[in-house]
Amino acid sequence: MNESFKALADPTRRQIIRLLREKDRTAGEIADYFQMTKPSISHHLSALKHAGLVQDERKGQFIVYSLDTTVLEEVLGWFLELTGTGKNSSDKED
Amino acid sequence: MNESFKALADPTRRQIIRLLREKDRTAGEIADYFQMTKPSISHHLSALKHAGLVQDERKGQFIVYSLDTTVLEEVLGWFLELTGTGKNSSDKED
DNA sequence: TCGATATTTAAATAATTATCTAAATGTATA
DNA sequence: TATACATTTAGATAATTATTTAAATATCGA
Repeated sequence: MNESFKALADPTRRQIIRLLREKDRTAGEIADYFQMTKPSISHHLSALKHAGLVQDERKGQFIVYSLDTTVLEEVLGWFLELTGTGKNSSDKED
Repeated sequence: MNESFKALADPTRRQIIRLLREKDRTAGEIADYFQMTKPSISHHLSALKHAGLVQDERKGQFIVYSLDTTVLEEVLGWFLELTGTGKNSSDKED
């Protein structure tokens, strides 16, 4: 889960997540939303993927990225537990 | 909110939050849970305070830290919005 | 007021992360 | 198969962050 928290600590990466929440997009489409170079965005996508927050799939020439909400929901659980909103507050790791 | 995400990206700081969730503690008590030097913990506490996640209050010789769940709930809202669990999904900043 | 205790601040260094340009890889198509 | 397009990987550098030791600040109690 540490990787997820670290991945979420960057505003560019959080924006990418929000973009992918709307719909799947190619690396190039994602890069167009930012003023950064494509390699930099590629690096951010790699961090998100490594954290398990997104998935990628090659489609011909393109690579399509999509959101994986599984880990996101784990992180959500961390907060719910903490804020007392959650059902169960038993101790977990991290 | 960026400061909050950055503050939460460190495992030591997340552990401090969990410790403060149980009860208020002095800087020294908190430091005792870690193998780091006190100045390092003081630095982490400063980051958490700067992010609005904790509050501190001097009590005589000691400084007592406590959790401020307000910002934590804002971050929680970010996740709820994203995972679709939340009531309203209108666009917000960040 | 002096000495002990609690904590932070300062200054230095090490480690990590972000970003860029240039080069490499993979795919499509003329 | 040569060329163009989409994307990543490599290598370099700059910026940020974490950590330490040493010094400073604040409070307590004799």
